[in-house]
Amino acid sequence: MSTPTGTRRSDGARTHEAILEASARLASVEGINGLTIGRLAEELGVSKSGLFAHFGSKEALQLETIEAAKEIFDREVVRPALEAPPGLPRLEALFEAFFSYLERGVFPGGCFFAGLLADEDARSGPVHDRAVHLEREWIDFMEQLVREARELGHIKKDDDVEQLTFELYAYLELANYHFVLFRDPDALELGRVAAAERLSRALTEPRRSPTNHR
Amino acid sequence: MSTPTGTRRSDGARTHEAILEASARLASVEGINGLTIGRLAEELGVSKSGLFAHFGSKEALQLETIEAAKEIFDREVVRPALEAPPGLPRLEALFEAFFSYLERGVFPGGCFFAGLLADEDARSGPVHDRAVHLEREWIDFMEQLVREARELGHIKKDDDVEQLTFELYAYLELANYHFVLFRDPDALELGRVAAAERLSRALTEPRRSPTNHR
DNA sequence: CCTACCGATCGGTAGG
DNA sequence: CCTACCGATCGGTAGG
Repeated sequence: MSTPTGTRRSDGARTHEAILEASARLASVEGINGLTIGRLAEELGVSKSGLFAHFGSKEALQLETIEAAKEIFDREVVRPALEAPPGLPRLEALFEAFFSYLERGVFPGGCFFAGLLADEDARSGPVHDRAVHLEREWIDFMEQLVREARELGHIKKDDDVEQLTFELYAYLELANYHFVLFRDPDALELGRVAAAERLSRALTEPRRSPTNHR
Repeated sequence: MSTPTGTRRSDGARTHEAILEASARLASVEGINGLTIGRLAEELGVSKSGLFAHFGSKEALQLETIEAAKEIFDREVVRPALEAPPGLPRLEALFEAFFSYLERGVFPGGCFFAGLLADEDARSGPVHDRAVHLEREWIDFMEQLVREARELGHIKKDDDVEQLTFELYAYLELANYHFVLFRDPDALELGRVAAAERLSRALTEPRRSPTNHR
């Protein structure tokens, strides 16, 4: 009946985290601004003020929700990619982890950060600023993987890293929006094919199945 | 002092339209759901109920705002493209009109429909349904231009039309989000280069400046 | 964590 | 088009 000493997180911390995961799921559908304390409290079956006491302000809830979503994204997309060997395999693992994360509906509203990008792009304030910072980090991360693939001789040096990364990222992003909007896995397939073909065009050596197009 | 007979639209109709244009601009920043009648009334310097009387419900305001935004988009992006000759020139004109529309800040929050896509993708109801329909129409329109370019022998037949269109559209979309988020025209340049290179790769004949990459 | 409440704002209505 | 108002919900507070 006593709390096991092996328990690292207190009940309070676990509750806090559970709230934030629910908040991130809700925000992926309603948007980080459509998120309200009342609606979240209702979803969790707690009182509004009880929930509010965890955060102190709506803005703090929004910012903490973003960090919780980042933890989930890292766990579901970034870390699986980092388990693959550097270079081309890691890049391919990143894309596959991303599409899998969409397919599995980790967030019911699709990629949390695609939603955040669109919700906050034209606004200003701390939430916008955080969105800018995280988007920059994500682009830098992808560019680093592309650069590694290039330095390992997996992909050619005549593609500009920033440009190639932009194009690959664009496929992920549009695949996400269309997958959610149309509720149709075909959108993911378009994204997968686009990324695979763009990468295959950048390879130094053609693959065992050396199709360039289609 | 009398109303000139040459005036096609009544004052009421012009007012209604002016309201909707302000609404579309506001919604491009706040989102179609972040849009409120009170905020819009304040912006226009009219009473909330006076404004409300024009629409009858918030949902009607949202739906009318979307149609008004479509008029603007058609005027700024679609019609300029249709003035170019069919095939490759028209496709290039469409992209340039789109980037120009972003650069000129026609909507202060970037492309109205990119925002609508992300705001409504995970929701349900009449506004979502309208967003689905318009997105489908826009994709079909771009696919038709690609198909024309192909039938006129401007681009190769070994690229799948749906796939090629998806890739081109993806560049426009990510360029928009990054242009607005980072407030940086470099994002537009990445989009322009991506689209130009992707198109040039699909050409049946290489161009006067036959660079494949960079 | 709760009940009970605050002023502000929401979408919407009545009456003119 | 306006003033004046409705109940519901917003973010947030007091007090326990």
